[in-house]
Amino acid sequence: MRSIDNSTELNNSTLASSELQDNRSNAPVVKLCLHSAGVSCGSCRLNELCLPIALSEGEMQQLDDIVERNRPYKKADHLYRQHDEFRSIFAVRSGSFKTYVLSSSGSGRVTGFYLPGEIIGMDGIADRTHANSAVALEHASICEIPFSQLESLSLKLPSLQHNFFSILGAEITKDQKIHTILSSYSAEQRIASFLLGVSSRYARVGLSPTRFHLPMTRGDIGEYLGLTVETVSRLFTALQKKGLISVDNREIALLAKDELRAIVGADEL
Amino acid sequence: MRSIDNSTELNNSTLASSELQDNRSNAPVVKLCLHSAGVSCGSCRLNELCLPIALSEGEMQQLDDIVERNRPYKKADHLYRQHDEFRSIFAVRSGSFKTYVLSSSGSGRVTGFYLPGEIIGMDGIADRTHANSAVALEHASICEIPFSQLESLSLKLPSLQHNFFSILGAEITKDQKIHTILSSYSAEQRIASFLLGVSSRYARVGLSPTRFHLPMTRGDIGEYLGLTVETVSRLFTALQKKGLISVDNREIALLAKDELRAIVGADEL
DNA sequence: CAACGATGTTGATATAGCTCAAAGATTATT
DNA sequence: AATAATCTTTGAGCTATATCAACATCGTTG
Repeated sequence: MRSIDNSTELNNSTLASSELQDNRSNAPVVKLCLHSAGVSCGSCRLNELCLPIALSEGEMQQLDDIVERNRPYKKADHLYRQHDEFRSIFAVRSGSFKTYVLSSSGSGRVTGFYLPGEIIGMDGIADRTHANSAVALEHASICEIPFSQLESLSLKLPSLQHNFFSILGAEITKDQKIHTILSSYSAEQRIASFLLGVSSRYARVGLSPTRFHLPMTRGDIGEYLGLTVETVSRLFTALQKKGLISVDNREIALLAKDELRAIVGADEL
Repeated sequence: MRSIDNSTELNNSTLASSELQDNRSNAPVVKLCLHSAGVSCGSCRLNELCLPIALSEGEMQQLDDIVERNRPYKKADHLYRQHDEFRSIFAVRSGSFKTYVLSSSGSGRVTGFYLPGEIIGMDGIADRTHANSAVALEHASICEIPFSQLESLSLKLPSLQHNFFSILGAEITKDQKIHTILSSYSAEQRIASFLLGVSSRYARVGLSPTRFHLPMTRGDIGEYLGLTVETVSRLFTALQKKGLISVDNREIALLAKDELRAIVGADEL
């Protein structure tokens, strides 16, 4: 059933920049190099979805000056670990990450997935220590924004302060929605809601909302949604049998979004 | 079993100011009146837990100037409703609130409880519309902080901006913790964790961490924790039978905090 | 103070999703 | 290319929690 196979490539070609491939090898913070390669907030395809929304040229330049564009991360590389000192927030440029906590009783629980154009690390703002670990699910690149510098700059640039407040607010709204999902949805509703959510997040960055690649395992999805791997797997096949989605391992096609929305109960995005 | 009966009074005497009782009756924004009665951030018992942490005299005065101290709310009064335009955030001065969403399929789900010294309304920051409704669980009073003025002032007062970032970050951390609880804890663990959480929140404002009054119904707790009323009720009596808590309707005493912590698994507050 | 609605408790039964188990498929490693 | 490791699927039975139902208590209101 080799029905879908574009999205990973799409991911790479659209979002990861080819220059990253070239630099993959080496140095910790290859800032100059990447700059000269034209990587800056001003030239970033995601700048309308990220911190710089509605910033002027000059403002964006100032933001640019504090952004560190680190080397790419490869699968399983950690961006930070639980209890690490909080220093920066990170904008996902390409690839994807998951955040998780390890319960003292062994098994971790996934607390979030982060796709291109999304911001990771806000779990450290309050007590200056990361409450989660963040790990790359595939090759990925990020922009690191040192928090203290972001704070200083936010005092000077009202639009930046406003944007950052909005981003924090959006994280809060998102987390509360998950609260509702976990406290009241059935397994089928959770899965349908999850797939629709991923779909619109891909759409946001210009990828197909109907055919995409899931960067995470069934186990990750299960932990995130409070279900077991088996239940996730069973529901994927059940939804496929109903003709609502098509599943080829991690390649997903949403064949009947409206029916998926009906499953979750209409008040979903 | 009339073992506990202080906390509601405590709540009122310690946190609600007697002047509020006098003013209860009337006018929408009795700002001057309350000011003259000595109610200001500078004189508030909660100022070390709220927005003004570590502000200088002068800074606190500026914050004070934008704060509106509205008339008290009585039980079941709404602070705002889902889809209302977002204009302000609110600091709970006394009493308590719950936030909830109403699923299109009838029954609402509680998304949060807010006790004195805590901030409500951050669910509206991102898209300028409240994602929840907020309703008083008992007589309560709040400080309203118009968001646009808070933003302007935050540009001038670095400590205020910093505090507000921290408060947003704390909300995010809190929501993610609930995510973990809902996705992996058993009913007993959820209840134990909830009780410990309420305990430390009361302790934060100087009330007893071991004997307190729950302002919400068992149903509210159930919705919040993803359990049914019956399960909540059964677990309260079960924990009581084990001797870990004592329950007299909404009056709770924590008799064995360590054992409660052991139930949730040690990595809890 | 009587009566009503809301809240809380307890029991009996049903079931959605978990657990355990085993095999197949995919990806990573040598 | 072969092997190991991880991930995914499917089945069968079990259990924690929901559901349904009945009753008890509390607080409010006429």
